[in-house]
Amino acid sequence: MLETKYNHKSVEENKYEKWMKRGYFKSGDTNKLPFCIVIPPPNVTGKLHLGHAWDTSIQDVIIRYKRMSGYDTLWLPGMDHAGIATQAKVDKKLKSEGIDPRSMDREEWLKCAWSWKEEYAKNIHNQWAKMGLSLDYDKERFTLDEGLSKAVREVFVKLYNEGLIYRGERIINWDPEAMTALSNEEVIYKDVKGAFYHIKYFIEDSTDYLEVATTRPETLFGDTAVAVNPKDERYKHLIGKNVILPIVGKKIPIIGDEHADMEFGTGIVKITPAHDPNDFEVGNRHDLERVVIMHPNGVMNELCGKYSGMDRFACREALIEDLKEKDLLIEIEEITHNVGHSERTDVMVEPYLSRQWFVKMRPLADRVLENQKDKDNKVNFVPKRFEKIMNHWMEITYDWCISRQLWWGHRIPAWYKDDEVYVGMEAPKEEGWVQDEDVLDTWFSSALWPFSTLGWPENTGDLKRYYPNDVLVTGYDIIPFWVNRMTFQGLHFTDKRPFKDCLIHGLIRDKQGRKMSKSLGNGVDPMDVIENYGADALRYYLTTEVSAGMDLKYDEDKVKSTWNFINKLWNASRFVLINIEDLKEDDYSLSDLKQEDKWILSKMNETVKNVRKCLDKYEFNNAGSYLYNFIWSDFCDNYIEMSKFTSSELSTKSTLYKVLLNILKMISPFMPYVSDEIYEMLPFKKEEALMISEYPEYDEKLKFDSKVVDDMIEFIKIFRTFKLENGVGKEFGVKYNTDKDYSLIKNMLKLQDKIEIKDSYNASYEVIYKDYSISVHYEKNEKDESALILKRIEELEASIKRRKTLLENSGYTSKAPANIVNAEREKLALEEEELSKLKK
RNA sequence: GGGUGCUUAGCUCAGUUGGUUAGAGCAUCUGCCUUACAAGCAGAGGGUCAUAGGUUCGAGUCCUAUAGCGCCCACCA
Repeated sequence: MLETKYNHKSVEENKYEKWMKRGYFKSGDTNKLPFCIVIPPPNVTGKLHLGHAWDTSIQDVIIRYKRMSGYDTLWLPGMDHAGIATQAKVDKKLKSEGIDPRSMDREEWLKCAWSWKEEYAKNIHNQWAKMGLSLDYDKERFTLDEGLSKAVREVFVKLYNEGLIYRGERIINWDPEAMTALSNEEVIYKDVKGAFYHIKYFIEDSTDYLEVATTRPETLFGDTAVAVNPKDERYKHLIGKNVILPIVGKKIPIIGDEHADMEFGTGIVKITPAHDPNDFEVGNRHDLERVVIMHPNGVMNELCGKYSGMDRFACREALIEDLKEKDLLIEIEEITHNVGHSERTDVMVEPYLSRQWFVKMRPLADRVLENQKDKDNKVNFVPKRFEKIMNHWMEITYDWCISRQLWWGHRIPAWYKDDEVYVGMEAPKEEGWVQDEDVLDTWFSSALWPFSTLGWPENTGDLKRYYPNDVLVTGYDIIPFWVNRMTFQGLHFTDKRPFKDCLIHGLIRDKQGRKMSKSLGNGVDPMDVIENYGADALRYYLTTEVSAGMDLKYDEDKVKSTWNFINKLWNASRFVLINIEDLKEDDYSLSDLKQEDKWILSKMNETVKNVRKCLDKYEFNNAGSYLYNFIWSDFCDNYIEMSKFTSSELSTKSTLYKVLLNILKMISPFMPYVSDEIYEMLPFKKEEALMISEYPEYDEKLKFDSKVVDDMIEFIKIFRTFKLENGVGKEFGVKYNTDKDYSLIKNMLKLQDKIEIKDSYNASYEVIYKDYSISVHYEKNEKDESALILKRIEELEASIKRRKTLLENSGYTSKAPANIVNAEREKLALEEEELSKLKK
């Protein structure tokens, strides 16, 4: 028999291994319709956090629900090599061991990275197991495995041949710490304190100067012009003349270009084509030289005179001092401005001229925009509003810088020999070709995840069967990095959307609403939560706490109350199991039912319908409240209490069995462990295991008219309130005022059949609800009972007046739906009846 | 600057296509150890649904504007 308290540890122990061994997570039953989700592959950089726990819990609920609804479900696991993030971690580890990672041989370093990957993959597997995720490990993939690498090369080569991948010199976002290029998405803009340095640029052969304001004075070594707006009356006569570059002493031209905003600052801009994207464009228009003045690590190069060898920020300070000394500095205007930082290393990104590989985005993005107009083939975002985020990105997107100066990743399949470039699946046969040293952006391979994991470019059985995926579940913060890119790559390479639905959830925050982060130290380890409350509690809490797309403020008290809910279910199950211990399968029958049996079965049937409806719409929070209310209020508070009086009857036992069974099934996707544990203790079962049993369906045969029981429950509630509020003690007398069947009410209220009315009872009150009425006679010392009746009469009169006014409104009666008007009339009639009884 | 979300009970959140007396959990108060559960049971109190207009017989829900908080994107010499 079950323990009196739910013990999550003993319940969850060993179950996962059992399920795995029995192969319940495996896909491939071709007699069923396929349903597929690919997991957003976690980075092999560390432990899974609460956000992962949330994301995967949602997916597991969906997968388990679909599995129980008769689908051949494939939930494909996998992990991401996470290029820059992992490389940074591996480097850090090597440095802590006193090894300089850059002094290592590439192959040697990669060995370390792979052993790192193995270690962290193992951690992640353990965490997935603790969470109870029903992943099909036979299909597990890794972004750097052989098949996926082949898919990556295939995509690169095809896009190259189609002219959609090119190599070129552009200003890119450079991370001087990781010493690699970044895409725009990997740059986080943050407000930082900085300054506008107003510097004198003397006009050639003149004592006049132009006041140039810049936030990055150290880039002046790369200045090749100064621009003014050609319409600017203040300066347009100077166009064509030269200025003397301060410190350097070099002559550079004054040019006219629209880029100079007359309204902004002094209206004069220094032009540094190799270190600013806008200046690069200006440089192109005016055929200016591009002067790179920094090494890849952010140190000034040999073109910077005495400043060469200084870090970019040290150079800034030294330069400002020198400018001051030479009276070339007009002022330092302190400002707060938005500066790009590397997502991974958090250092200030340097706009930097460099030769990189790019994906030409316009045609690919246009295809997505076109496809989203096609109702039957678009990616359906849930909630809908997130589609706008993708569409907007597609509208404004620019070319994607995909090469990274890293070792950990897919090596770019391009080879060079003198000025020739070869792009192909394999290295050219002849001698002398050297492969590109760089690797691809980690998102380049993740973009292919929905189909590369299923065997693409081969037209495999899995690809035919499980693609497009049915739903993708991820946070809104990942839309630009991943969802968008999967969508254009999917359309381009498979002519299909990668997934039909895209379910978006929010971010996990702490109780105060702050993002969880390492620096704040407010992170919560899901494994600790599981230790304290169990995976079922964590899963149910995470999936039912908020509606789709909303952020979630993690609150341990709520996990605790979820634990209480499970404990409630546990004890209700104990009660049922004790009572149906001797129920034989042959005696089980729902044919000879009492009114309360019919009532709970109807409630259950409605709950099945509502829960299914919610799950089909991904409204897990609503599904959760239907389940919670049904289990706690209808089943525990009412039906179980009622069943205590008829516990020996077969109809009661059968109903208890049926309801518990369906509760277990309905809650199983949310709480796979505890539901399985209880299911295994049923005296008989028709199915091998709960998690592969059939999810309940709405059953016409279980639809009964059970309003009578609803009325009785309402009456019981009113009666209890009356007693408590009016100090009716244990001693009181009652009279039943109609010939209705009061047995259930009497049982629930613990009333005797006949209760003597003693002379000492100086007060009486008639408790009325619909057809039920009982007059209570009791002893009361202080207050006069008439006050109570008067209060109720007042309430009724007010309500009746309101209803009458409403029903007299012809606009209402003619335009409101008939059922609503009728309900109003019925309520009015009831209240009038009660009022007349009370007035007697 | 463009977009978007939120504002509902002390706290955290629900609230389907508008339906008239707005729900839940936690917290609070009252009474109970009633043999499934005191991590429980039976009750109660608590909301002018951010503000101002509008549409409608009827608005938490739809429209317009405003405010506060947040996020995304763009710009930022």
